[in-house]
Amino acid sequence: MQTLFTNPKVDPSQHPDLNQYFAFGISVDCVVFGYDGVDVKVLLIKRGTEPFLDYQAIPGDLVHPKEDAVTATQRVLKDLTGLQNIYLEQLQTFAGVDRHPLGRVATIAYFSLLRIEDYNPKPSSWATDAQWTPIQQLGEMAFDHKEIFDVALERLQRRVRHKPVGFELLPTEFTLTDLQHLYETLLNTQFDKANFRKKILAMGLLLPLDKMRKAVRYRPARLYKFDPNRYEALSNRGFLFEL
Amino acid sequence: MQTLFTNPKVDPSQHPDLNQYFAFGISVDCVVFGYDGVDVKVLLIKRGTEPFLDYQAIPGDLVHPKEDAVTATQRVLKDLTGLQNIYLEQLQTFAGVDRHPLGRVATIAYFSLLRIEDYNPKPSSWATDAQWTPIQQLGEMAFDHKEIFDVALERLQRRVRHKPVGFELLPTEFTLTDLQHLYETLLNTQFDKANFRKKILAMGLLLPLDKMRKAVRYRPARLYKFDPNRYEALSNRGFLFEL
DNA sequence: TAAATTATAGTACATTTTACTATATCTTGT
DNA sequence: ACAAGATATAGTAAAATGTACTATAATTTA
Repeated sequence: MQTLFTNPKVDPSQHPDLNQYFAFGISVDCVVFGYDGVDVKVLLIKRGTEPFLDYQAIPGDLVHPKEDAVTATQRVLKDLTGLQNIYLEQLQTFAGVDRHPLGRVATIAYFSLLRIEDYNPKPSSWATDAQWTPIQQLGEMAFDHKEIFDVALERLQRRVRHKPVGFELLPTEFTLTDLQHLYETLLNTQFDKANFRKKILAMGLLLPLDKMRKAVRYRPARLYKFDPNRYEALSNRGFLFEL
Repeated sequence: MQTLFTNPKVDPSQHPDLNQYFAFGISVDCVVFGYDGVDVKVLLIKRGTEPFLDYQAIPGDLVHPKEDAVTATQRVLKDLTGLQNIYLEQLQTFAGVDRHPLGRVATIAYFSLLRIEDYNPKPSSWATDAQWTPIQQLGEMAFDHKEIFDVALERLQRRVRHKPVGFELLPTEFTLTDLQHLYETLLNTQFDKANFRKKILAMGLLLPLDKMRKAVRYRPARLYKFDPNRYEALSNRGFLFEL
């Protein structure tokens, strides 16, 4: 990193105590939401180090000096949970003065959505556990991670109504009932079955497949897949997803 | 600030080079949007110091070691432009490795909405100028401030459609035509006059006043004011503002 | 083969949106 | 005083969308 006093443009005598401003730590934390077909869960680790030893926590760690935030988040997630190449969206930065006992650390929070079946988290580095936790069953958490989680959930619920991100949580091929159940779970509401179908299909974002869901107890439903190209095209023409 | 080595819970020998992680600077930048009845403008300063001497910039500066981000933003805005007590919403954090020539600085960006007539920005501290700039006429800007501005504008346009923040930009008392013009300017679209009126009034968020706009060339229009309590009440019952 | 259960189509009514017309109200110019 | 010009506001009819149902189809299990 180029430091203050190696920068030729800057006369250090003009900035007597500028170095006190360069004493922050920056961390990243990522709220990973997953869906297993029934519940929405969040990936939490158990801390194997002080501070907050043995507390549940959102996976996260300090950013390296020459590393950007998204790279750091991918690295940290891989180190702690084994997860790689996952979709990230920046959530919010939490910069309270006393939020970290080691010093002044601002954390850039991200959130992420994925299908639980596609990933197999394994704790490593200083994480002694990595578990999918139903979002109703959260215990005490390290730092201000509960607050971060709450903000993330609120954002997820808004996001899912205005962008077709819900499909990130379903298998590539899904039935309309699957989709409806996901939205009902995420938003904690009920939809009329026939009308939900009509509304979603009218958007024209789903490709009907010539396949049916099998191994099911009663009449099997048609499988669909989300068509990202179609969404892209419609978006450019001013279409707004809204549920 | 409590440093790493004064924290009793931490054994420094366990963390040999933790201090390299505490060499970040954190800054805040605030994109202040204003409306003067005709144009949407943004408050920019001219930098009177290196780096980027004499460049236009979004007002912002380094956060003090024991200061939280919102407090820092209010302080910096007051120092540079004289503006006080303004509404702030966190936008996004920009943490690129090389975005600041003095060292590694992550900036937490905020944005703000206000009525230009209510404030009178005056440059001070190291700001040599503070000007309301129409958002179509932005020149080259310091650091990555152009990118920050672009993200802020996009967010403003989304925000204004889903939350009644537009009223922050109008005088307390305004006509429906004023409101329509604001939205048309912000969103760069046209609305049908009669239908815009009906839609807005149907929300029940506006209190009609027994006053008319005067000193106008033709038939004066009724003045209204926004009713925040009503919005609060409706929101709690699940009402979603949508334009 | 009937009962159970879910999928899907359809329909009628209510509500909202959209495009437009008509009327009211005010100022300015004569 | 009054007509002309300009904007505000009310109203209305058709179209589109949303809502609450009913009916039928398809499949498995008993």
